[in-house]
Amino acid sequence: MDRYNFKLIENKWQKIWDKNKSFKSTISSKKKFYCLEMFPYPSGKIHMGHVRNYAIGDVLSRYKSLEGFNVLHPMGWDSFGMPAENAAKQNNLDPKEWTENNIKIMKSQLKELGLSIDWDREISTCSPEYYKHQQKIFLDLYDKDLVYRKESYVNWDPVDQTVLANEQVIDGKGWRSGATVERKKLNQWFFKISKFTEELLSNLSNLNEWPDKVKTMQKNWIGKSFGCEIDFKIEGSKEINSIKCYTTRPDTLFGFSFLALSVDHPISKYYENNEDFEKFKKECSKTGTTEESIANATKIGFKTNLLAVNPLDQKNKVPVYFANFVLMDYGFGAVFGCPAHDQRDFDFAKKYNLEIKTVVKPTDMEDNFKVKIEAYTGSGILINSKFLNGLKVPEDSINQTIKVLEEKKLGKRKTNYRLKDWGISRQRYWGCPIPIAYDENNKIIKIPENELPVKLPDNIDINTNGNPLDAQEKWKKIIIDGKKCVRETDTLDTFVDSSWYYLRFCSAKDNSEPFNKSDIDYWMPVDQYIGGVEHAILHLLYSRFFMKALNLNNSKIKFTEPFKGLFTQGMVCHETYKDHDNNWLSPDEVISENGKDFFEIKDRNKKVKVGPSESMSKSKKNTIDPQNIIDQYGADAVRFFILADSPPERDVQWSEEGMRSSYKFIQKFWLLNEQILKLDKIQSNEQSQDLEIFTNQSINKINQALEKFRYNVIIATYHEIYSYYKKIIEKEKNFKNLKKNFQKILLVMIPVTPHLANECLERLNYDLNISWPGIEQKYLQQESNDIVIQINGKKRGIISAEKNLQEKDIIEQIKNEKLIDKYLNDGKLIKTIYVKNRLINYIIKL
RNA sequence: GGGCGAAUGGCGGAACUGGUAGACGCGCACGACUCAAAAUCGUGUUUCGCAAGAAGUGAGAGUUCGAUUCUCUCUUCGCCCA
Repeated sequence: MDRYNFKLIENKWQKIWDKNKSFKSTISSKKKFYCLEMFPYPSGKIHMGHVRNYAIGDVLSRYKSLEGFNVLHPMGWDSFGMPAENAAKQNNLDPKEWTENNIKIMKSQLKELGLSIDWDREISTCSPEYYKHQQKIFLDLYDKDLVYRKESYVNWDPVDQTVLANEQVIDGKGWRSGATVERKKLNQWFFKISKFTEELLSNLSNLNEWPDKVKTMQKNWIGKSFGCEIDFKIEGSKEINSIKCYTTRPDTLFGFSFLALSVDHPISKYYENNEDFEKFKKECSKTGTTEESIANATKIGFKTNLLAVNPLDQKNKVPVYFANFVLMDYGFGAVFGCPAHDQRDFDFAKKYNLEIKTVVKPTDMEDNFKVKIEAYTGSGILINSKFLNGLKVPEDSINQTIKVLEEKKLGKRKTNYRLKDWGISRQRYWGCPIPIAYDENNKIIKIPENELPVKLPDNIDINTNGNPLDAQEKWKKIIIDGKKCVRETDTLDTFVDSSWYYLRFCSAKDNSEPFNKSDIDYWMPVDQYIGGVEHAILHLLYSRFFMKALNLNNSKIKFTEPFKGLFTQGMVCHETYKDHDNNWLSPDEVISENGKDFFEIKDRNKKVKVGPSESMSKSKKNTIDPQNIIDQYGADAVRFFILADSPPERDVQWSEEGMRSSYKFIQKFWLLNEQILKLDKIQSNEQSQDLEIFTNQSINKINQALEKFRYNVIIATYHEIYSYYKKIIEKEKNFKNLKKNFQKILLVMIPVTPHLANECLERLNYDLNISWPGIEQKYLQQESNDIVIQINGKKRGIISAEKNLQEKDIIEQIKNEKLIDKYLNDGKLIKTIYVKNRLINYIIKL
């Protein structure tokens, strides 16, 4: 018999879907389902992570569509960004050509996977067709006072010559270049994300279909804290009377032993001529601006001649320092130091020999408790704090202290957030131009709407230092209202591109506006968003911000949360290999005969060191190219395998054996279909009740697994189905209801293996609608059950009993079969516990 | 240091709201076909034990007639934040 020729058949169905526009979505009266996977960056070829992400989304889309929903399942390209610019630099190419070429390759690869995508809605963020709308949105937000420009310190990557967001700084180094990050002052554009902080936080509780993990991460990121701002009187200077501080621990005020200021604090201007201070300031600039780098940096300070007065104890006057661990953008750039109860303050005090006054003791310690080796930050009781002594920390102490400070007009209660405004300026070429210019007085001028889009200049020299757009003198010049102006040369952070693309998909071809009301009224919000957990904070938070920003003063938009459901899938992992010189080896450079010892293929005497399985990455060379796998095994087999081995939210191990077994399954299943086709030609009137029960229960299992993203369980059920039908075939017995039931099975296989399932259905000359099969409830209830017999909770036997029997009937049956006599002989029966249709438990006292 | 999560055979993993632990797959073993091998098919596969049986879901306690599932303590690993 012929083998299943996946190449021919997959190609055949892909052409049919293309030609019929099978996945084209238009607004209708049907209920909609918007399924969106995070769109890819066009880096060259698809990788296994994409395969997994899009396989998961495709299963859902196809399932929902068969269920009768009007499904929107679009795809696009997150096509601005540094890799294109870097690749262009290295190979002397045009970023646009490089990007477009990659898109072409990756699009054909995605099509080869047989994804049910509406390609008519394809978008690419680097195309002016997309970014012209983004520029409109930018100006719209500018008009709403949600965009502003300010001079601020940024993380500066000296190698990439660009500004980095905090999260792009890892261990004080640039995420891409690895260079040590510096601090630099620049004029930057910002989105006023802080305007929605409270909403972003409180709305999290409405997102019922989001993983708690992601919600917790966002909550921590927003970092709401309750505290107090306090005015400290300053002595020793004519100009400076007081300094304002923010603190979450006002209750430790009696442990006050120094005041620390950011080097950027306004009063630093009085030290500008001080050489030592300038030196110190320079030293500080070596520390990055992330909380992490500050925590890890050695604490250093610059002592001023000022003294700060403790507002609760006028006699307590302490030195004022500039210190490298205080940032201007937290609080007011000033913190009061309480070494005994804050580790950073403790380190600082130790270094400069400052007093360490214990004011909190653990509940179980004596009143003479003293902090010695490290700060005590736990709960307890206030001590050495005069009228505050005895208060419970932190429940009563903080509130009580704030109350006292407020009464004495020395401070006031304040809520603080960790979340800062979003810096969106990038000194890069390959990004969306900011539609702004400056006149001769450096005044901000909006680019008029009829001048949009501000297109990136073509064919430029990209090998300049810093921002290539800066060197485009001709492009920079523009005349607005007869006035000579100069264009903004910063481009937008690519996170801006991805913050609203889900809206654009709804109106992908609308030339006049970013999205239109009737489209988003129907399609939005996204019902299921699927992607990697690495975007848990930034991309998802920024998208949520965008929705709220667009919604502000805009009656056109009826909702403020873009993603109703969120699913974060795990990564694809593979073992890592190294040769004896510790160079990484890729899986196709190594071979193993017994599965334990690995050798280099080019020299089989050389043993290979096998490392732990880690997420696939080019740097570790442990990647498997999906293209090779598709060529060798076909799209259905790859989809099947990538879903088979682990639940989608967990990491999955790539396994060659597993992949082959999936391929075998496709082949076996095809043969099964052929045999059923043959059998179907034999006339028969014999019905099989068991077949109905099995089929209905299997579909029921699959339904439940689909709703909960337990896609690995679906695959297991497919295997069970195969074995069951295989046994029927072996008996060469046709049942009248065989074909009807098998067709239902094929329908529920469409989401995972669409080519195979459609081909089998066609071969069987199907007589059902292509839609999700219903379940006949009567087959889900069996007539008899296995009832477990327990003695004192331990399983001792099992009987088959009629459904829904009463306890006394079960006991009668057990008695007749003398199943527990020997246990009863050894002890006294106290009582029985009966769980209908499940078990009976005899409690016996020995 | 803080937060969250996880831990089940040789491996990946099943187990509905507490009710037959180990579905399904991989691997392995044996068998069939074959001169032989590959492929394919069949049988078996938690551990100890010849067996009857006993033990068993990271460790220890607790709640319960009954715990992989609930509570507490601990260990290890992962992720996020610091």
